[in-house]
This record gives sequence, C-alpha cells and structure tokens, in this order.
Amino acid sequence: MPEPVDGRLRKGERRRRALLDATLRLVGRGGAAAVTQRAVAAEAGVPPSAVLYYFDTVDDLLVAALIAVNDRYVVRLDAVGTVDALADLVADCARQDRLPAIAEYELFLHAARRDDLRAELHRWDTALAAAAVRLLPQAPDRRPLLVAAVNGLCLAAALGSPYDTGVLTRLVDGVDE
Amino acid sequence: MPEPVDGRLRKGERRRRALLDATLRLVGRGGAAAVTQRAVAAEAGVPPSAVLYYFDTVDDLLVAALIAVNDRYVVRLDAVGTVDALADLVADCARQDRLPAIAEYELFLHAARRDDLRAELHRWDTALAAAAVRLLPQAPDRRPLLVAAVNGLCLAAALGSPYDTGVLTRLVDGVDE
DNA sequence: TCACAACTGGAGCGTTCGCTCAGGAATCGG
DNA sequence: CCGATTCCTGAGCGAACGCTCCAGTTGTGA
Repeated sequence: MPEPVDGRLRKGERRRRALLDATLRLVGRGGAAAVTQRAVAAEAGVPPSAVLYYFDTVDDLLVAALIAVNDRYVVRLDAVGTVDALADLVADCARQDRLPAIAEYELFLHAARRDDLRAELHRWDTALAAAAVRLLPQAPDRRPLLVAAVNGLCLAAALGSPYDTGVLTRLVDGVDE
Repeated sequence: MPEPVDGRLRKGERRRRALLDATLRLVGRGGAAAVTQRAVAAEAGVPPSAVLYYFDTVDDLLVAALIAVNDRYVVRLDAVGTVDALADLVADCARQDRLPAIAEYELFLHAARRDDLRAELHRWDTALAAAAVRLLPQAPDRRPLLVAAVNGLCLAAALGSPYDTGVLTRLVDGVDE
C-alpha cells in the first residue's frame, strides 16, 4: 500500500485511513451499530458526505475495517516464531483499554454471519494453525490445544477476564517431558 | 418462576418469554443492532407497543436477554461433572445452526463494554473455573489451560471454525501420565 | 495556462428509529 | 352482573438514520 505520488490521491488515502481508524474506535466503543455515517464523519473530523464518497455504503466501510484489522493481526501472527512472541500478541489484546480487541471480536461475529466474509475468519484460523506448526514441530497432537488456548486467552483478555499467558509457555515447552 | 394464577399475569408472563426468545433469535441473525422495538414485536408476534410495555426500554430487553441466556449456560456448567459433559456443552455451541452461540457472544461483547453488566461475565468465568476444579482436582496448574481451551473451542465452534473437543479429553485424562 | 479529474460539503428526501400517551379490552372482587 | 382495576394497544411525535444530488474547490498533467 505505497503512498500515491498524486497529491490528490495521497490526501484521499489519508482520509480513507482516518475513516477506517474512526470506524474501529466506534466499533470498540459502541458496537457495529455505532458505525453511522454521521458518527464516523464526526470521529474522523470530516463532513458526513465524505464517508460515502470514499466508501460506497456504510456497510462497505465496516467490511473494509474488518479486513484492515485482520491484516494487522495476520501479519503479526505470521511473524511469531517463539512462544514469548505469541504470549505478547495475546497480552496485547488487553493492553491499556480493551476496546480495540472488543472491536475486533465484534467484527468477527459480524463476519461469521455473512457467507461473503467467511474467508476473513479463515485467514486468522490458518495463520494461527501455521504458527502452531512452527512452535510445535514435533508434537502435532498438541497443536489443536495450543490453537484453542490462544483463542480462549485472547477472548478472555478482550472481555476483561483474568488470564495467564504462562499456560502457553508451559504447553509449548512441555513441562511433562 | 411459577405460573401466576391471575389469568392476565399468566398471559403477560408468556409474552415476556416470547419477547426474550425473539430477541435472542434476532441477535443471532443480525446482531444487537437488529433488536428494534418493531422487529422484536414482529418476531414474537405481538404489537410493537407491547415491547415497551413489558420492558421499560429496548435496552432493558437486551440486558434481560443476556441474563436469561447466561442463566441457562451457568446452570449447565454447574452440572458438568465429567469431561464428556463438558465436551458436549462445547459441541452444543455449534449444533445445527450457530446463530444462538453467535448471539451469546454478541451479548457478551455488549456486556464487556458496560460496567453495570461486568458481573454477568464474571458469572460465566467463575462457573467455568469451578468446573475446572471439579475435573482436575489434583492438577491445579492445568486448570487455566482447561479454562482457556474451553473458551477457545466455544468461540471456534460459534464462528464456524474447525474444532476438536478431543483436546479436552486428552488434557483432563492426562495422556502424559 | 487550461481542461479535467479528484475532492469537498451542504441541503434534503424518504425511512425507520425509540418512545409517549390516551383510550379500548380483559379480568378481577363483590 | 357491575364498577374498579389492571392489562394492553394503535397512532403518532421528534430525532436520527442511509443515501442522493450537485454546485463549488483544489490540485494535476498536458
């Protein structure tokens, strides 16, 4: 996603991203229902009509936000090479305020209801499964447990429940061996 | 919750439950945003004004639906005495259509954003933790992993991702011992 | 410099929303 | 059988919604 050379396109791209960021903040704060044309415009500091200039519909904006946030997480997941990195990723779900993490789950649920967005969910699954293969190359039978644990810990972190990433370390290091 | 003797109250109580059921169906189908006075009324087969007669506001209806569905799951969780029972509970999250499970997570996210509903989330956590104690009385260090795995599997089931409850059985039975 | 494409933003249409309220229907005690 | 009481409802108000439209502005490549 390189910055366009055209000054007009560059400014447009900046506004586009501002709208996506504003959307994510709104989803975290008030759910997908809070993403209205006027609310997004106010949050991003642009006139309401600009929202429908950069995105055909408000729903398109929501979908674009889901894809954007998923991109970020999948990239991070693909870079995970150690248990500690994975634990950090989980811990980030609960950093200072949990609203971004809540927003992501909200969007995931939104995607789960729509056939045309199922592929986005699959991206996360496959990225996590691939990370499990890298972390547990010689223990295939433990990988599903690792996957389930990561999902459970991320959810607990997002919901504000107590969680302990130490279980991941113990699971991967294999305290029983 | 015994049936009242008064004919008027009895009919009211039936309608009240019909509204809660309709709300859950709508949340599963279209998210919390789909729960509007008119939509709930149509789904439950009652006039729109009845919604605001039985619940002070539409938001109150949503909160009541969350508490009702949480009640069901906590009761089931409290009755879990074996790993198989726990695995069944997880598997039920993905029975025929996943909409009910999606609805529950939607409501959980809704609760996570509101301080006055945090207690509802805590009820699930404590019930699950208590079940972990019963299933792993002699392995306290494995309980957090069991909790995380159950949460992760439920979520995966609700989202339509592949999952395998066998990891729970292997974890509790302790294949390494 | 100029024609054009990209961008801005205000006005407003039709729809649906949450919620209020006066009054009709059902049920009670006597 | 009949007030009295409670339960229930259709109509509608003000507000916010998604979206369309178009005149005006800005920056670009020729």
